[in-house]
Amino acid sequence: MARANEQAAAALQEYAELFALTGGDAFRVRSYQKAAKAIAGHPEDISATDVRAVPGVGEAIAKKMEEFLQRGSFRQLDDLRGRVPEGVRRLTRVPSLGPKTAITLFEEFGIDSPAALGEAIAAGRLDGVKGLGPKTLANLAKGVEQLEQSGRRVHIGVAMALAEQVMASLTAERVAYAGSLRRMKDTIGDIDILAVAPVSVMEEFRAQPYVAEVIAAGDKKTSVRTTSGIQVDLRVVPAGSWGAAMQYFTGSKEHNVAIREMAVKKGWKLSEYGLFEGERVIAAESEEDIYAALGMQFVPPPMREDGGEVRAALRGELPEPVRLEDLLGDLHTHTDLTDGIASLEDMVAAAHARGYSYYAVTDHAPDLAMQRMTLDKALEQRERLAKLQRSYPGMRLLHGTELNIAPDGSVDWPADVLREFDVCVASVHSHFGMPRDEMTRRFIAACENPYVGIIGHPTTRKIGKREPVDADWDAVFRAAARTGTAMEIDSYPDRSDLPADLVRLARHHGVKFSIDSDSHAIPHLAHQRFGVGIAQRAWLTTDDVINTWPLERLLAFLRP
DNA sequence: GCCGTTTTCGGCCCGACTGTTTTCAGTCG
Repeated sequence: MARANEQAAAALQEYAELFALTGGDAFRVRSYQKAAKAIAGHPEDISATDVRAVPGVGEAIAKKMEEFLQRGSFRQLDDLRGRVPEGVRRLTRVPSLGPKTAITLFEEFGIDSPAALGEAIAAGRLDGVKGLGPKTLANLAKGVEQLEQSGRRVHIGVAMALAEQVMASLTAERVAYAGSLRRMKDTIGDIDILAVAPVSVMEEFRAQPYVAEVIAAGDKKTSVRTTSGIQVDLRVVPAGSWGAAMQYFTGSKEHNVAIREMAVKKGWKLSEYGLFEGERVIAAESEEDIYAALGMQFVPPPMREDGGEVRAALRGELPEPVRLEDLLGDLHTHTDLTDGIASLEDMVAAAHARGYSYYAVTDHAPDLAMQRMTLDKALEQRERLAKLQRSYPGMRLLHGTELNIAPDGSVDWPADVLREFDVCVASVHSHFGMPRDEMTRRFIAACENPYVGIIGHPTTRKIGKREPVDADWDAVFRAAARTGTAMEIDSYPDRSDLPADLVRLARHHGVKFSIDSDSHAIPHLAHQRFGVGIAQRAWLTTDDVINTWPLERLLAFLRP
C-alpha cells in the first residue's frame, strides 16, 4: 500500500473525528470516513495519480488531499486540531463513548482525557447528570480502565508500517527490524531497528519528519518518540556482528537467557557482538552460524519465546512452521457488494496476481442488516463469479459467504441455501457480552451446523478497542475438532484473531485452521503475512492449515 | 460532502441494543 495513501487517509479520518466532535453534520462525517477508507484501500498511489479517481472523493476532499500531499496537513484540519484538545479525541476511544458524549463532557465538565473522566466518575462529579445513569458511569469507568491497561502498545499493522517507513528513510548498508515486531507479536511496545551504517545515520534519523522528540542520542543507539507516539530505537552495529546483534535484539529475553546458559555450559560467552571462546570469535556474522555453533536448529523468530523451542531445537525436533509461500489461497474476503470497497472483478484480479490456486469471495449475509444483502444478490454474484472463472483457468474461484452467528447459534440461511456455497465462514458480529456458558453454546451450535466450515475471527476482539468475548474455549475447540470445523486466524492486524495462545490450545485439541485476510480492499490481501506470524508463534505446520492444502483436499474438508 | 436509469437537489447502509427514559438518544456493526 502506498504510504501517501495511508497518511492522507489517516489525516482525513482524523478530520472526520474532529468534525464529528465539533458537532459537524453526520452525513459529512460519513463522507469523510468513506473517502478515507477508499483512499487507504486504493491500489494506485494518490501522490502520483489524480485523487479524484478514488470513489467517494469529490472536489472538496480532493483539494484537502492535494494540500495534504503538498505540506502534510490541510487548513481545515489545522483549525479543528487547534479547537479540540488531543485528549478529547482519545475520549472517544473509550468503548460506548461517542462524539456526542465526548463533546458534552468537555464543554460542560472540562473533561479533556480518559484519565480525567475516570477521576470525575470516581469523585462523583458526574452523579445525577442527565443521560448518565449509574450503569453508564460504571461502564465508562470500566472502559477507561481497559484503555489505560492497553497502554501505549499498538497492533502489529501500525508498528510494521512505521518500521518500514523508518527503514526506507535511512541510508544504510544494511537495515532490519528486530524485537517483538520480528517475533510477530500481535501488539508492539517499541520498535528496534538495527543498521550497518556510518555514524552519520543517527543525525539523518533524528532529522526525519516522523520524529516528535529525541529521547536519547548516542553513536551506537538513538531513541526517539515518533509523531504517532511510538518509540523507535536505532542501533548501529558492526557488520561483522550483524547476526549476533539480530539474535540478541530479537529476543525474547527469556529465549536469550536459555541460549546464553547453553553457551556458558560450553565455556563460551554469547553477547550482542558474537559467540566467543575467550577472545576467539566462534560465530557472529549470521544468526544461522550462531545457532549451528550451539548445536541446535535455527529457531524462526516467532518461535523464540522460551516455550520449549530450545529443547526441541537441540534435539532436532523443531517443526517446520507454515510459511507465507505455503498459502495457496484466501478463504475470507469481501467486495463492494457488502462492505468492501473494491469490485468483485478487481479483487479477483488482485488475488490472481498473488499467484493463488484458489480464492473465496465471502460477502456478508442478510442478518447483518446494514449490509443490505439478499439471496438474490448472492445468487447474482455467484453467476458473475462463474463467468469470471473462465478468465482464470489456473485459479479456482470459490463462492462463499460470511454468515452471522445469532445468539442462539443459528445462521442467516437454511440448509438448502447453505449447501450451494463452496465456503461458509460463520462469525459473531453482535451480542458480545453474553455470559460464558451461553456464548460457549452459541459457538458449539455454529460448529455443529454441517455447512459451516470455518469460524471467522473467533474471539471478535479488536486490539485496543474491544475485549475478546468470554467462552469456554476448550469446549468450543473440542466441538470444532469433532465436527471438522476450522478456526480462522483472521490476519487483519487489529483483529489478529485467534491470538497465538488460543491457536496453540486449539491445535492441542486437533483443530485445523484457515489463515485469511478478511480483506475489504485490495491492499488488505497482503495482511496474510501477519496471520502467518500468529501461526508460526503457535508452531503450526502446513498440515494444520487448510488453505495450504491442494484444492481437492480443501473441498473435501469443507464439504459436510 | 458525495452522488445521480431518483440527474444538479434531496437523499444519504438499517436495525438493534443499552440505559435512560415515559418516548428517546447515543452507540455500534
